[in-house]
Amino acid sequence: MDLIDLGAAGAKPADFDEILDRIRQKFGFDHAAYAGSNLIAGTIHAYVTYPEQWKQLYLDEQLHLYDPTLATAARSIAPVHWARLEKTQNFDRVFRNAADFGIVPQGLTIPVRGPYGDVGMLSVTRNCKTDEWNGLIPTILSELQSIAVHVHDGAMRSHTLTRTLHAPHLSTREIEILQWTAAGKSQQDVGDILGISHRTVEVHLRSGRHKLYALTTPQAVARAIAMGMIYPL
Amino acid sequence: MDLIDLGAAGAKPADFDEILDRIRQKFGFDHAAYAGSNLIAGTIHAYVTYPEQWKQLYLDEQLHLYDPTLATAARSIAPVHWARLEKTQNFDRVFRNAADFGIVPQGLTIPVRGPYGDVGMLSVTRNCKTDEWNGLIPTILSELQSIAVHVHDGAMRSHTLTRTLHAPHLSTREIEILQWTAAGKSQQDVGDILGISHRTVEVHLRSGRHKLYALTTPQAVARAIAMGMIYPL
DNA sequence: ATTGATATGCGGTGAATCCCGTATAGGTTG
DNA sequence: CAACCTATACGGGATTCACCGCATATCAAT
Repeated sequence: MDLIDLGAAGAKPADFDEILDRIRQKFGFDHAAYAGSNLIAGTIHAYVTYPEQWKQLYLDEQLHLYDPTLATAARSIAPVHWARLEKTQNFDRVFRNAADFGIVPQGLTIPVRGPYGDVGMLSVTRNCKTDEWNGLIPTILSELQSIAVHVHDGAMRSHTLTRTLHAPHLSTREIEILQWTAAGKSQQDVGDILGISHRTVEVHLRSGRHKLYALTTPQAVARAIAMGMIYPL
Repeated sequence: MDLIDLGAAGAKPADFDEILDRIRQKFGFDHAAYAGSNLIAGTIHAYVTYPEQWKQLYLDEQLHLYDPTLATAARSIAPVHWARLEKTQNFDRVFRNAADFGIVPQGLTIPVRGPYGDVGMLSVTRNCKTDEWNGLIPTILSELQSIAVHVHDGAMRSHTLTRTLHAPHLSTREIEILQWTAAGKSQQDVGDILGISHRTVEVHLRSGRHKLYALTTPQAVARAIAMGMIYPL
């Protein structure tokens, strides 16, 4: 089984378009799309194989705000089968427009989430008989899930690599104390846990704030999470 | 390809133990483990096929705080191959203890994240020749990825079925104030910016902490970032 | 029409945090 | 070997935060 290697450093937008096209050709989909949000970089990025006119209409009408495939996947852990979407007004609004381009409500959206609130969604669709679709999906779902993870990983890496190079260095004590702070412990609590004075805890927090160019401890926690030094608990 | 259906409503802990055992037997792993955190319910749950004595030692020594497989996967989108873990003091601490139980640093941890800051990690390990391990993993990685998603989905459902599932709803004011707080502003600063008293700012912060089940403001900031409500600045 | 919940606003007080200092030990560099 | 830097440790006092109250307005349910 030939997995598409997407984790390579330095992947560019052209690469993503190529990756999606290869997904489309390999599995026989009409279209494939990847939409991702990067909170750290403050960007939303999308790569699609849809026709240019549909893309334009989608943007002009801001259909991403109503797209039930994205909204439902945003609240799901598992892949979302479009057949299970509720037939709401938003559903009609998006798919009535899409029908003009031969895009049918038969598809799949796979959400993937990163550690800093970033989300990527890989969508695929194909206009074919229901039996054929239902026969195809179970045989490739696992591979699509894996591909979705790697597409998102690649998209995030292409943004965060340059930021990581400038990450300030925090000592193990500073990181440890920031981690406990992010977990809801007071300075006294942290002192008790680590067997040091709460004063000492304060010194390390101050030092951490300084290194992260943060004015306050909550800001230091926010930045440490963004830089992958600690994680939310 | 026989996918294990884990999304069935009402899965119980015994079911998870059985699921992990089936994963172990199907793929020939020595052990399989699933550790998940549910920020909304404020719980951490784990199901493992490890020997009882190792489980006890792991808990007694609180090794989950030092486990590099969890820490690294917590910061990753893609699956984490244990071979790539840094040989730190924490690494030695965990795997030196684990060696007494025949558990080797040859494994894989797959992180899966849900829409409300919840994270699940599926770990598998096997004590065999490196060549054998490296030959096995690529052939089943996609399927494991899919299984991890479904295990986590099932774990979350088993909690949300008993509790009302909803992302904590924060008011626009609460989110706005948390955002400014994460940006390094003091309560007085935020009050000045929004034209309200710093007391009022404190009330919204307290309300936000309550809704996010956070003990402190830094913890609320951390969770709000994890849930995609605000972002680091 | 009443009740309850939520959103938004504010004050007094004590605890916690932060800023200003202090110290020793170990490692690196000239 | 001395100087400098980093890591790690602590105290006093001022400021900020958090907890305990209070209030009005709006909306939804009964």
